[in-house]
Amino acid sequence: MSAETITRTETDARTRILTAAARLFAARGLGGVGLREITAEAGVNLAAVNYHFGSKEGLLEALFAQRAKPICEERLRLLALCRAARGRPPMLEQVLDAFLRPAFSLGLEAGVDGATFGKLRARLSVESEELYRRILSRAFDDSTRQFLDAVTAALPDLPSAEVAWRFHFMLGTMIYTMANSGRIQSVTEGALDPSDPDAILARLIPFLTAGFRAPA
Amino acid sequence: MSAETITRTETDARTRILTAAARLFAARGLGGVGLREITAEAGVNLAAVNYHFGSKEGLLEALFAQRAKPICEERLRLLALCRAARGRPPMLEQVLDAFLRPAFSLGLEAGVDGATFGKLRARLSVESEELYRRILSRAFDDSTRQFLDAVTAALPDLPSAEVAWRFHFMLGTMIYTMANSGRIQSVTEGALDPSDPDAILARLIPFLTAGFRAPA
DNA sequence: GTCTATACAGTGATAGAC
DNA sequence: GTCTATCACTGTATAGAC
Repeated sequence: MSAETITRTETDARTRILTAAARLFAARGLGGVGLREITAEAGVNLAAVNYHFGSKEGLLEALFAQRAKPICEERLRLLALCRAARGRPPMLEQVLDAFLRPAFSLGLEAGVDGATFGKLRARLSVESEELYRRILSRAFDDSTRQFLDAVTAALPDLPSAEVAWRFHFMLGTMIYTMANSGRIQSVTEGALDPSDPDAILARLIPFLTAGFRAPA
Repeated sequence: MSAETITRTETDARTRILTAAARLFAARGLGGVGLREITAEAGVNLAAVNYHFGSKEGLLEALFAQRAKPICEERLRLLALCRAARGRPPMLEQVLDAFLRPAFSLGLEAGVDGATFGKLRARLSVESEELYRRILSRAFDDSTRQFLDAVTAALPDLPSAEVAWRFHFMLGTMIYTMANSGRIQSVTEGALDPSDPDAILARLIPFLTAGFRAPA
């Protein structure tokens, strides 16, 4: 009932709130930005957030669902390509690339670049509170589970529990790199610059494939 | 000027605040707990936190410095053992174990177990705000840099920039596992239980050593 | 239905009395 | 040193205008 009657010249309040929230959350974190600032930037009344999204966390959930969608779709598209052109390079490399590449390169529509969304995603990923787990699960579990299956299939000799552990370790490298906390720059005194997706993947894929193929 | 005159029968306010904050922060996160609850549990006045620690974040910094100390000390003790008994098992395995084991098993004094402190540490580790970076740097950089050097020495054929990247990836696996967000349980429907330090290390070390030894 | 103004209970921080 | 009182601010809820 909302798709028919729209012949808008400007974006509606809901979209403007989402855009402003994406920029501000990503830039300064969840706690670092208040609703008054978001609504001011979006040009709406303070109460509009609670009207449209129920709560600040409801807004976060909507934002996440929106941003995760293109990432998951691109993942599945690349996974289908893996299955079509199997063999060379080895399947494991192809599958890991299909999983990781969209996470590092996508998410940049509506004026918020992928890196800042990655930071937001990383923050949620280390949270154990039930609400945040649910948001991440809804957004990514389907896609993630398909890739866990694909990796398991690519490593037929490895016990599936072992594959799951290593997949978990891979998620850690991905999340921590997306977080781009600046910690590795601090330790290495600025030698690394984790911002170019291609450069990251060129380092990460060989590391991970070797780890996945380690003897159990 | 504070170490001389103490002949206390009870712990002082500062310590009681730290203990209460450690428990509550770890259990419910930074934003999830207010100063009024901390001070109530510690049996002190609300203003005592700002008097003793300057701010809520000052309290966090003090808490972190206190907890990080035994971890770093144990790390360096184990690193010294590596150098004494070199050769078997291979140096890389020894060094990684020395780095990771204290992070997973220690931190449990003063009534807060290591796992909950690990969660708190993980949350800070993906934060890019300057303040949190500083807290982590002060607490861990010295120790971390020594281990980066030790790993570099154990991999003489690998360019040092490559070692730094892989070290960064290792930090990701460590932080994400410490966070224990429950995400891998969600994807695998509960097959994994990342709580026993020995079990984690038995999975993690082979994965990481294979990754570190991958051809550049 | 959508939006606004306003009020409310909570937070961390702080000045100043004791 | 410690405490009280208060400040500016937060997210949320609601009554009512269009």
